[in-house]
Amino acid sequence: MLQQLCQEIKQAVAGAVPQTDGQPIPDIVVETPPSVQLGDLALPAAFTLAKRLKKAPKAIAETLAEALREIPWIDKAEVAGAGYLNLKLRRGRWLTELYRSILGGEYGLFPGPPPFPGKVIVEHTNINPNKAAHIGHLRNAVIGDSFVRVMRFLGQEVEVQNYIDNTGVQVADVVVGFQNLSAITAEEVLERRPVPFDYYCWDLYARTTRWFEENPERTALRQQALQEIEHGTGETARLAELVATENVRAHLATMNRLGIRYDLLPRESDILHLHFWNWAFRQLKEKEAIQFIGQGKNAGCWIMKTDGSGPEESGDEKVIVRSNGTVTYVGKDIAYQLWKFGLLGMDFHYRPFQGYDDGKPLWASCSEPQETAAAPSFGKACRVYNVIDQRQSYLQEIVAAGLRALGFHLEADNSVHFSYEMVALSPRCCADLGIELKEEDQQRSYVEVSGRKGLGVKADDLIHRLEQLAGEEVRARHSLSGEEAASIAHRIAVSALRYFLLKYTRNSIIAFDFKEALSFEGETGPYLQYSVVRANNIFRKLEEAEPGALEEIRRLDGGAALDDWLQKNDDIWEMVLMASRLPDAIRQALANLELSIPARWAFTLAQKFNLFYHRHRILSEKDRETRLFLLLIADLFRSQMTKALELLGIEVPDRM
RNA sequence: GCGCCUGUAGCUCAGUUAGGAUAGAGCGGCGGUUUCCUAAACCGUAGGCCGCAGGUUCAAGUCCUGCCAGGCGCACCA
Repeated sequence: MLQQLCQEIKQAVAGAVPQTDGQPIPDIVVETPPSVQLGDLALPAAFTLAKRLKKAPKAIAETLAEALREIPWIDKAEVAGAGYLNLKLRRGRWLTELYRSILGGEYGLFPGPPPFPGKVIVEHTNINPNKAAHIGHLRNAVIGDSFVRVMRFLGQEVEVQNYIDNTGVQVADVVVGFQNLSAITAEEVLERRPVPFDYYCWDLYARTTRWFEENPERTALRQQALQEIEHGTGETARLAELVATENVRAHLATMNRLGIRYDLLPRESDILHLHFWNWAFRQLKEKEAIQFIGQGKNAGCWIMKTDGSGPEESGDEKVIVRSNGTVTYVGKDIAYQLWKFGLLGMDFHYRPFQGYDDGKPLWASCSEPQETAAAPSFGKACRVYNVIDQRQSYLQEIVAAGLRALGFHLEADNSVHFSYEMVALSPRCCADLGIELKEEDQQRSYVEVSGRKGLGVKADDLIHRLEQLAGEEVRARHSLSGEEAASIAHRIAVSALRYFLLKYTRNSIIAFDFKEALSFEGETGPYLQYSVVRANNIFRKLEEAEPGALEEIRRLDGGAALDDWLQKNDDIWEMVLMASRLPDAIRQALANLELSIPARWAFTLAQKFNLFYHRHRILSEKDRETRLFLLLIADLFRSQMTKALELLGIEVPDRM
């Protein structure tokens, strides 16, 4: 709604400004005045135009005000200060329109075409399948999943991929660990379950890393394992397949606890076995995007220039094919990226990997044609978002440069690195975990998580602690069956965790701290949930006492009385206006790849509701009309907030 | 050395993309509010050379330049 109105405002301003020199009108900025008493929207446009029109800002603002009063949404247009133009909306009309839109399932969003004219692929999670997921992986997955929800809300077709690097060094290390260090076999771990499989691998990976460090010659075993894994046959390859698949299953279960799901698991082994790289390699050679180096430090390699220098000069260069003929990670990534856009000239085979409890299947790539049900069409996207942490920007740039070198400029532009900063551990968190820090690390404000060192907070452990803590709080407040209490505790835990990971802007490093992450008060997910639970409580009581009352509210036509009432209650109007901004928060989230925008918007709205709730005794309100209006506001709030929370992956429990 | 990011209240962070009115929030501190649709909440209060110095502008936390401090990246690892 607001976006629509801003369009109208801009048109009106453009129409009111005399076209003296034929130059385009500068962008009209619409902002929020410092206080609602001044107005609902503010335009500093007169300042910008003053110089061009050679007139005083105040006079220009007066002219603009005249034109803007013609817009039906606008009640008043007033000039304030040195030349601000403050707009006041027709409050009753705005509220009625928003409420109608919410009840119609549009939440103030004007229906329009999806942001992009085809399918969008979002790739996220991508955890090396050799150990349990940790807190850093959760940030990736939660950001990725919320982004998918936001895009789908805007009508975008989205395919969610979780890339499985099942033939890499990390899996090889755990395989070497099972073959040389583990007291029991992988099968025995799965049968006896001394600890979950991914937990066992977590420790084994750290042990293996230390074992390599004790005697670097042992890394020859890693090389040997890698070759056997890539080849895909024999006992080592079989063990690698088992390790990777079981870890993937563990990751999927962890993510499913948080409401995070995928459409497809593309596996690196299939990229190798189906020779994706050969197709990409041929194209890269044909179009001279890569060059063979005869001498120098990269002698015998195929490299890609990253600084535009010619083949003879030695500038910045990235090795794509090693002198032993094997392809690097970036090379494989270029092939994979080409496939995502349908540019590779070949496709995977597919098999159902598992089903979700809503009946939707999760597919995995495979190397052989399958006789099972036909898979949907994967890949062939018009735009691709790779959710990968900031440290990999350089490699993502190379992948895009690769597409460009092949002449796929449009696809390169549509290859988006959705980058974010890492989650690190605060020194206090390390102390909580019993991790001893080196002296140099104690001075720092955070310590990097390291799967290799086994240094980190495991995702399942954290979720478990959150559920325990939430369960205690729930049982202290209500007497409920164990099942019901657990279900509520679970929703609260997910909410606390997801909100904690979303509220920071993406290029802020999160120094993970148990005290903050386990908090349910203040700017937290449970605070947001609680605001909706309160609103829902009102309607539960209302329905008990007066069945059918809600329908009456939803049929209500407030008319002039509603407008008068809103004019007298600035604080309530402010909340309505804020509630109408959901679509704007969502659009900004997409434009800036910033989920903290809707997260913070929701928090601000919840604050306004809690204040409203505190000030007004809604059900005991004596005046019948006022009571109806208050109920209408509460209904509007809870609908909008529930939707916003859904987009952040947060469910509202029945009670808290 | 080159590239990118960060520096705002005691702590953790918004606000910088798109300059605009009195720089906000949470936590922590201090002082208050429950015969409830109400405490996972609400109110009040203290707390700020917005890293430093120049510049542009009617207007700078926001843009430009330089400096200081911290982080990340620049593998024939992924």
